[in-house]
Amino acid sequence: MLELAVLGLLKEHDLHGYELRKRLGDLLGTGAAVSFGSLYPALSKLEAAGAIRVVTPPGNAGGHSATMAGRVPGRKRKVYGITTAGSALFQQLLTERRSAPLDERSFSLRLAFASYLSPELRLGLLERRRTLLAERLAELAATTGKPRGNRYVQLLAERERDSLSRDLSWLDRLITDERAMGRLAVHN
Amino acid sequence: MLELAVLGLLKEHDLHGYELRKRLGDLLGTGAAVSFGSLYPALSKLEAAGAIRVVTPPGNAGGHSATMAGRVPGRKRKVYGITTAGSALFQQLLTERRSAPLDERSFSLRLAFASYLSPELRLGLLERRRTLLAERLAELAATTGKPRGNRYVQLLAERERDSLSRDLSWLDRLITDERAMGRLAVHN
DNA sequence: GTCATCATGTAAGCCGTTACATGATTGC
DNA sequence: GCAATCATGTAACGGCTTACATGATGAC
Repeated sequence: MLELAVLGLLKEHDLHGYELRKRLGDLLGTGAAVSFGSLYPALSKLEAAGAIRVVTPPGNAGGHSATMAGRVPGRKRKVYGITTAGSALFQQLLTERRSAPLDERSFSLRLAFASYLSPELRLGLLERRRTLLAERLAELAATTGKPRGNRYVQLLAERERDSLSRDLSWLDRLITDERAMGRLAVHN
Repeated sequence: MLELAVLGLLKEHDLHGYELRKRLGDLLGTGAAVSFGSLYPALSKLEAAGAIRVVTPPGNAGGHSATMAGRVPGRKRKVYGITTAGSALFQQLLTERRSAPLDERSFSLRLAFASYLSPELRLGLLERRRTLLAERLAELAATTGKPRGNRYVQLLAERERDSLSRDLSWLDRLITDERAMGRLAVHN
């Protein structure tokens, strides 16, 4: 999870840990920032595995001149870049349907990087998620027959039903779009 | 989390582990069933703490005559019941605003047991959740200004925005209802 | 008699967290 | 000079999962 996210972000820019954390924050939905206690060890591990490497020397690699104006620290920050092996690992982690349970987090993360997937795999991702949600909705509908315990449990069940329906529609729209783009590509 | 859920379910019925797992499944949203590998140790721990106890002797305590018709196993199943100490622990865990981060799971679980809360605490729970979501939405809106990376990240951000707005409305409705019920109670 | 399901449990491990420790840089 | 923020890291622990091991019961 974390590794996939890190590799994905490093594919766009070279970044140091502290900055990576921020990006992870708004990539995985606001408020879901990972802690340094998991980020730094993960970076060490990826570096040891040869998936990323320190590219500190080149100076202010990921610089955003707006806020960090004249900043040329060069020494304490460890700016990481992705290696060829890292790109391969990224593809593997992204594709890997072994981690298919496709919970919300996992799905969102993969979709965020969907541009790195082939149209087929991308469509597959959306369809598997669709199937999962459809199953849940069916289960929920089955359970809804018998009146559940208290008022609040019922409210929660209703809310989940609505939420699932909406997500299904959303996915259907995305799937339609993907198919349309596929056809366009073929016709060009 | 798990302990709170177990205690809450045992407040309604005496249950054995296997059955508890099923109930947990549709309490925490379908598909989110906990594993036995975490459930049984949790039960042992709660028993050791005196929060629950085995009430096996009375026989088929939580029985559902429909499917389990003439079943009188009596021996291998360990049916648990909640103790007075357990009820106290339940209240403590449920109230405890220390675990306030109020993520989706935590909030849903607490709301499911909201009937065990005083009207004030119940309202507090809803309002804290509301505040959290409102903050996230504000953050998201701030970030949405600058055009984000790729198409899919944008789609995800849009979806989250919609989802947050809907949840906010839902919470607002619940909050209004709670207040209305509070006034009614006062007037009666 | 054998297979699916019910039922309980242990061991190892994953993936993250909080809390702690350290120190450089910048703004005032 | 001092506080806030930037920046990196370690240690301990939490809560859950998977995989493994065992065995009873009921259906066919």
